[in-house]
Amino acid sequence: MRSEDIAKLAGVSRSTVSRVINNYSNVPEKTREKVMKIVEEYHYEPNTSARILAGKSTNTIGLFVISTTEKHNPNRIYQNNYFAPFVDALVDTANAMGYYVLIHTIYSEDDFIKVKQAFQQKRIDGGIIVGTENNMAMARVIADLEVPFVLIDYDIAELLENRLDRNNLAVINSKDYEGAAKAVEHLISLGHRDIAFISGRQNTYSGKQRYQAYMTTMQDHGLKVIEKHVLSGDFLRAKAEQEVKKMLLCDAATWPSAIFSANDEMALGAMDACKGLGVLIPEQLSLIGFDDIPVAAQLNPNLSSVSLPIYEMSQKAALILVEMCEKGSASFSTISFPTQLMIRETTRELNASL
Amino acid sequence: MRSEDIAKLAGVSRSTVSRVINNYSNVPEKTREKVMKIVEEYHYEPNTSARILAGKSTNTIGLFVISTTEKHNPNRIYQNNYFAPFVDALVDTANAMGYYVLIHTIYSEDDFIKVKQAFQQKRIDGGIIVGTENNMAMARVIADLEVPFVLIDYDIAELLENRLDRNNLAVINSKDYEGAAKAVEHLISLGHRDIAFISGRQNTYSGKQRYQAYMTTMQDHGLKVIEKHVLSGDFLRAKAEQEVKKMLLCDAATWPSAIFSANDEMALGAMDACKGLGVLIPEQLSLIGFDDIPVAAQLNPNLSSVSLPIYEMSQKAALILVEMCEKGSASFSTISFPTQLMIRETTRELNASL
DNA sequence: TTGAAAGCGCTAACAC
DNA sequence: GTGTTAGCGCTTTCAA
Repeated sequence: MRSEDIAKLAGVSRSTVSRVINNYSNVPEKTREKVMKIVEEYHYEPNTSARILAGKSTNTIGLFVISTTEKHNPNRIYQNNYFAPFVDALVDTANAMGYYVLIHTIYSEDDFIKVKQAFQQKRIDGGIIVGTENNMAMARVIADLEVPFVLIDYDIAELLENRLDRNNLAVINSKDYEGAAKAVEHLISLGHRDIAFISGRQNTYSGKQRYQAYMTTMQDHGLKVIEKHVLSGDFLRAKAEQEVKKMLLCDAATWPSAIFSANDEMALGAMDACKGLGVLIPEQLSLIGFDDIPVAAQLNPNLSSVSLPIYEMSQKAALILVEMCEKGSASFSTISFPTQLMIRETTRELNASL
Repeated sequence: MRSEDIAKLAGVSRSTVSRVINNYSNVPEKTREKVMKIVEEYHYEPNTSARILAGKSTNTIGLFVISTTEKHNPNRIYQNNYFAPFVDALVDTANAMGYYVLIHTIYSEDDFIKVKQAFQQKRIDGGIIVGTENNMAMARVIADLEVPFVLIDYDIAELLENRLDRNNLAVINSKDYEGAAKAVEHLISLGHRDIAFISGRQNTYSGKQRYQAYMTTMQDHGLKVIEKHVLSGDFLRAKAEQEVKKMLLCDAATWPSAIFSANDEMALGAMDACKGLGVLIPEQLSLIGFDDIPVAAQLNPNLSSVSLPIYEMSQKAALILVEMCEKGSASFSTISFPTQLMIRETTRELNASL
């Protein structure tokens, strides 16, 4: 069924059918009804390719999940607790606005060409980049495309430095610095002074922010950061377990009284290490993570953490993107979502009576 | 940059460019190189819409997530432990074969038209349905489309009954019956005779299979199913907690010695109920779930469960679908993946000395 | 208010 | 081997 068939059946021309389909104002109600009746009767659906070729938009947005380090990880990005709710809200919000979502995973710099291709092939109107790297080279490629794009978890300052505050670009972040500072301050308020830190990957924006927040907050409160208590992690469980174990194998007198882990995954690793060595949480060691993954509230003891409004962030990403696609609102914008401290059972007052 | 521009620069015609792009055999190596040089130099990408309009396939598959009951659930499908790894493997596998994935959520029967539209609008070559309902009406609509489609977790017998074993259709299941039987038999082998069951939604294939497996296995072993010990659940945590609590509020002498829960989510609810009433697992009550969600192995005590090869199922779905799209291999096929019993800490021998 | 006709960029049958 | 040309189905100027 083509528009021409509909036209014939309705006794009008293809142009009129097109006008009706596209809700043009200059077609009388009577003609519109006549055409719509046939359209509905035959369940006519215009051919998307033909429409796009004739200059219409695709009504499709691309979601590109950058995951250059995780291809061979057991801890795949789709299974991680950031991506699942993210895609949920994104697809939902986009669908509700009449948009389709094209999803693609990027595992290497070479794969990155897929983003460009999706545009050049006219498959999508705009795109969203969510991933773990704060990669300025990629951002530049995106910016040079000069199409609507939303960047998630990118360093705004660095973007500005590189003059990438281009139109059609939006950045959506969470306030990781603030969240991490709250976590450290929570520990300090409980009387902890020797607080260890398990860092995340430093090539990510959130990894850096959480690290800096830890360092600065400690300093601001006049607390000494003990070099051996700053453990180098990679956001994954296994390495964190090793590092914590190594630290706890030293003389117990040198142990920190609390650990702030840059994410929950690594906090689980810390718990593994403690369990293995018979160290009690929170009796001997307080522990707080970041991300507030669903497991956090289900563990025994429940893990204290900092939660991120991922769902809202993703929803906002879809909204902003569609707006940019439709209105061509050509301004650079950024938005940073607040975090929330979730105090549970793994953090307690230093030397609390048992 | 259009094919015509490339043609001019390379000193050939548009047809030749097209032949090179589409890897036709009847173009000499020399010409091919000449054209490719220009193509690469200018990063030329053919316009997808034009190609599709001219009769090429879209190289895109649709993933439709049916979720008619879960729109307002806190336990959204994208966050559930079935969907996340499913989309992971699917996108990965499809991308690796050069396919894009268009994703759409269907929240109601009305939304279902989106599946049809995606095809009629020529957005996708084939589709995959994953969801929670074993809905024959939907299956019929799909079958009538006569395009490549993969159905996940559908009742093959019912499909056959309805003569929906059409070409271009494939069904991918897990052996839920077998898995559930293994779970019940495991409890029986531990000496349990009064085994309670928390059922899942009966409008799902897996819900039904797990229920039937429980009933039949009990019967096969000459064990009596006590009506009050067959709890009616909905696959969600809250209701399961209520039901288990209600059961445990009766005289302790009437308690079952073990519970088989149709999924882990509800097993968590059962654990909540026990915790609330001070009932010890596994000392007083053995418990086994289904799905082997990641949390299962992280709880204290670790939850025994039955694991499903979701990743492999999804991978297979992508492979079969692409094969159907490309080869037009027009046969009805089904494949059922085996399950695996994961014995952990929540199941123990009846009256084991403590 | 409506229709005719010229594209949009590509593929493929046909002719050379 | 390679070029010419006629579509694919739609939108949108332009004219009437």
